Amino acid sequence: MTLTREDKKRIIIKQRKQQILDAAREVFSKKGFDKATTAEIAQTAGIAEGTIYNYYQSKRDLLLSLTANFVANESFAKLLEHPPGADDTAFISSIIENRLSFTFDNVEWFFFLFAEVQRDPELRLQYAKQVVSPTLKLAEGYFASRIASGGLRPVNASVTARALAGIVMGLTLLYRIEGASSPLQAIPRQELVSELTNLILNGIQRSGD
Amino acid sequence: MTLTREDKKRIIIKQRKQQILDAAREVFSKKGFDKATTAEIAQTAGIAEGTIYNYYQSKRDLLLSLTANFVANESFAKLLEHPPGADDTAFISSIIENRLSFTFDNVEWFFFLFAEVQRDPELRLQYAKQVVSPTLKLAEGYFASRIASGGLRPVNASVTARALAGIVMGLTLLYRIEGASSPLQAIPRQELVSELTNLILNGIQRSGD
Amino acid sequence: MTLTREDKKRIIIKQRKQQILDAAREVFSKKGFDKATTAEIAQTAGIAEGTIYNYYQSKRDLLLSLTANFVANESFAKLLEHPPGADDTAFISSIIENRLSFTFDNVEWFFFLFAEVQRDPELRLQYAKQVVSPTLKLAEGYFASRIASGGLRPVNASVTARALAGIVMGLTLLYRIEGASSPLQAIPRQELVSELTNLILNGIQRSGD
Amino acid sequence: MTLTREDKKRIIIKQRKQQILDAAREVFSKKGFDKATTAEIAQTAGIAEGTIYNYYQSKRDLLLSLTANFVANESFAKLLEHPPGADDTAFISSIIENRLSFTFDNVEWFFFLFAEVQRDPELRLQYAKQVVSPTLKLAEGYFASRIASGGLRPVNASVTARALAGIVMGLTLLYRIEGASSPLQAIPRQELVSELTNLILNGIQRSGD
DNA sequence: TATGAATGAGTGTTCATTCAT
DNA sequence: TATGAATGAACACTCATTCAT
Repeated sequence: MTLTREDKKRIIIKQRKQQILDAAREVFSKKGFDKATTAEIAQTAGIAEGTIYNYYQSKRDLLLSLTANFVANESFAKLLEHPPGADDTAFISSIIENRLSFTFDNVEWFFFLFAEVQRDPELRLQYAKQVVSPTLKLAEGYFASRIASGGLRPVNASVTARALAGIVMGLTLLYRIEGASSPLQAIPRQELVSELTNLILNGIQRSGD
Repeated sequence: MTLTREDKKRIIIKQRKQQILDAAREVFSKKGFDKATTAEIAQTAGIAEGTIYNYYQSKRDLLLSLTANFVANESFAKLLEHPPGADDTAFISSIIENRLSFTFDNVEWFFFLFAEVQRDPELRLQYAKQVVSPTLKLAEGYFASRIASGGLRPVNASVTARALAGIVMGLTLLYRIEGASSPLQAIPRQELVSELTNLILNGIQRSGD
Repeated sequence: MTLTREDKKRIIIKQRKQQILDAAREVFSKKGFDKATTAEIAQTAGIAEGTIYNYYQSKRDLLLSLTANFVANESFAKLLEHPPGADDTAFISSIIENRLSFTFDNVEWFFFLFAEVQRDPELRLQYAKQVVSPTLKLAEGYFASRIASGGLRPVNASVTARALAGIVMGLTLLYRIEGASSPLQAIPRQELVSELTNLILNGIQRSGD
Repeated sequence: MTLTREDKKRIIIKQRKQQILDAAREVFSKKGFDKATTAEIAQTAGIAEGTIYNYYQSKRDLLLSLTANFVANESFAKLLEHPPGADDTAFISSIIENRLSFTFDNVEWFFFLFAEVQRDPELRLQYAKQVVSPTLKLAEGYFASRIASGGLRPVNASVTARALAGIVMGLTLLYRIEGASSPLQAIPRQELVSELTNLILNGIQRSGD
C-alpha cells in the first residue's frame, strides 16, 4: 500500500503540529503561559520562531489546541466505560490508581491548566465540555447504577463523583506544594491508593458507631 | 496614652502597605500575576504608580508579601486548635463547612495562588511552610489522637488529613471549572457539607459488607 | 501673571506632543508611513521609543494627528477670505505664488500625504473635510462672485477652482519627479507665477480667434 | 513557419512575467508597496510564492519592472506624435480627454506610483526618463511649433506643457481625494473636458479686458 | 513622601526570501 | 520549472522600574 504525496504531506504536517504542541506544553508547564516565550517554544521544538505561525495562528491558539489535545488517556476512558461487575473495591482502586499516577506524573501541566483555565473563560468552557463533564458523567452513572443495584449506600451520586475527582485533584495540588517533604511522596503508591479506596468505601469511622 | 510621631508614622505606613496589598490581591486575582499591571494596581489603590515602590521593592515583592499576609483566617485556626470532644461528625462537618465556604468565596484568589505557587519555588516554600504545613499538622494530630482513643479506625492519619484537605481543594477547582452548570452550585451548602461528612466518616459502601 | 502648576504641565505636554509630531512628520516624509519606524521617530525627537506612547496611542494615531495638525498656513487662509476688489490678476497671482511656494517647499510631505490619503479611507475623509473642501469652497465662492459681477467669463466655478488647485498640485508633482533637470526648478519663481496667471486669465490662444 | 522550442519557451516566460506583473500592479494599487505581500501577489497571480522569485529578483524588482512596463498607452503616443493641423481646440481637447480618462480610470495606480516614486530615487529617475520626460518633450514641441506658426500666443512652452500635464494630474488627485462628493465625479466627462479646454485656450478673463 | 513622565528591554507576530523536493 | 515550508530579521507596542520635581 503506497501513500500518495498528499498523504505524506498530511502526516508531516500532523507531526510538525504535534512537535510544536509538545514543545509548547513543556514550556508552558515550566514557565506558565505569560512567561513562556515563542522563542523558547521554537527553540525547544528545534524550529525557527516563525515556523510556529505556519501551523498555529497565535500563542493563544497553541494554548487552546493544547487543552483540546490533552484529553484523558485512553486507558482511563476504557476503565470508565467498562466497569467491572460488583467488585467496587477493585474498580475504585483502579480508578484512583490510574488518575493519581496520571496527575502526579503531569503535576506541572495540571497546575498550568488550572491556572489558565481560571482566567480564560473560553478555555474554561472548552476544558469543562471536552474533559471534565464527560468524565464526571461517566463516574456519576457508575455510582448511580451501583446505588440502584443496592451495592452502594444511597448517597448523592453527583457529589460523590465530584468528591472522588476532587480527592485526586486536591492531592495532586498538595503533592506539588508540599514537595519532597510530603508524606504523599514517601508513601508507596500502592499503599496510598489502598488507603484512599478504603476511605471512600468505608469511611474513617469505626463501623457500628 | 498618646502616640508619638513615630508611632503615627508607623501606623500610616502600615495602612498604606495594606492598602496597596489589597489592591494587588484584587488585581492579581482577576488578571493573574503576569497580566496584572502596576498601573492597574496603583489605580485600584488610588495612588500613583511610583508610590508602590516606596513601600515594596518590586511587583514580585507584592506577591510574596501577599502570600505571607494571607494566612488561614482565625476562625479556622481556632477550630483546629480546639477540637470538640468525641463528636467527630460535628467536628468534620464544621471543618468542611468552614473551609468550603472560605475557598468557594475566594475561588479566584486560590486559583491565582496555586498558579503562582507552582512556578515560583520560593513562593511555594513560603506557602508550604506558613500555611499548608501547620494546617495539615493540626489535622494529622487530630486524626491521630482520635485513632489512638479508638474513636476512629486505624487509618493512615497523614493520608487522611491530606485527603480531607484535598477534597476541599479539589471541589473548589471543580466548582470553578464547571461553573454555573455544576451541581456543586445548585445543591444547598448544608446538604453538600453533610454528604461529604457522611462520605468521609462512613464511606459509600453498604456497611456490613 | 503667574502660571499654575497645571498650566505649566499643560504647556509642557503640548510642547512634547508637538516635538513628537515634528519628528514624525520628518520621518514620514522621508521614509513613508510603513518604512518609518517608531525607533527612528523617537530618535529624531530625541526621546525614548516608549515615550511616544505616553502621548499617542499608536503610530497611526501620529498619522491622523499630523494630518489634522497640518492645515494650510494662515497667510493663505487670510488671502482667500479677503479677496481684493476687481484686480483678478493680482489675486490669482498671489494665490498661485503662495500655494506654489508652500507646496514646493513641502514637496516630500505632500507626496507622503497623497500616498497615505489614498490608502486610508478615514484619513482621506479627514483630509478632505478639514483641508481640501474648505479651501475649494472659498475659491469657488470667489470665482462665482467675480463671474456674477461680470469680471470673469461665465465659466464653471467649481471646475475652475479645481483646475487652479490642480495646476498647483500637479506642478508640485512634476517639480519633484523631474527633479533638478526640470525647467520648473530653473525658471525664476516670479516668472513661473506670472506665466501661470497669464495662462489662467487669458489662455494660450491668440485672442480674437 | 513553426516556432522552435526556444521560441515557445520565451513566449511562455514572457506570459508568466506579465501574469506576475499584472497581479503585482493590482495588489500594489490596492495596498501600496509596503502593505502588499508577496503572498497576496502570488495568490492573485494564481501561482506559488516561490515562483515569483524565478522571474523577479525581489519585490522591489517587481516595482521597477512595473514602472518601466507602464508607459503611456499607444493611443496617447500616437495622438502626441501626430498633431492635427491648426485646430488647437480639437487637439487640446482630445489630449485632455485621453489623459483624464486614463488617469481617472487608474487613479489608484497613479497614487501608488506617485507615492513610491517620491521615496525611491532610482524609481523616480526611471519614471522621469521613460515616461514623463518624453511626454513633456512632445507637448513642449507642439506648443513651440504652434507658437512659432503664430497660432498660439508667445507663452513659455515648457511651463505651458507642464501646466497642462499638471492640470490632469492635479485633477486626478482631487477626483480621488474628494471622492463621491466631488463635482468632478458628477459633471459629464465631455463637459469637464470642454471647460478645461476652454480654460486653457481662452482663460477665464473677459476678453478685451 | 507622593507623583507620573521617561525609560528601554522584551515580546508576539509578520513577511520577504531561500531552498529542498 | 514550480512549489510552499522554513527561516529569522524587523518592528510596534507594553510595562516594570527609576527619578526629578
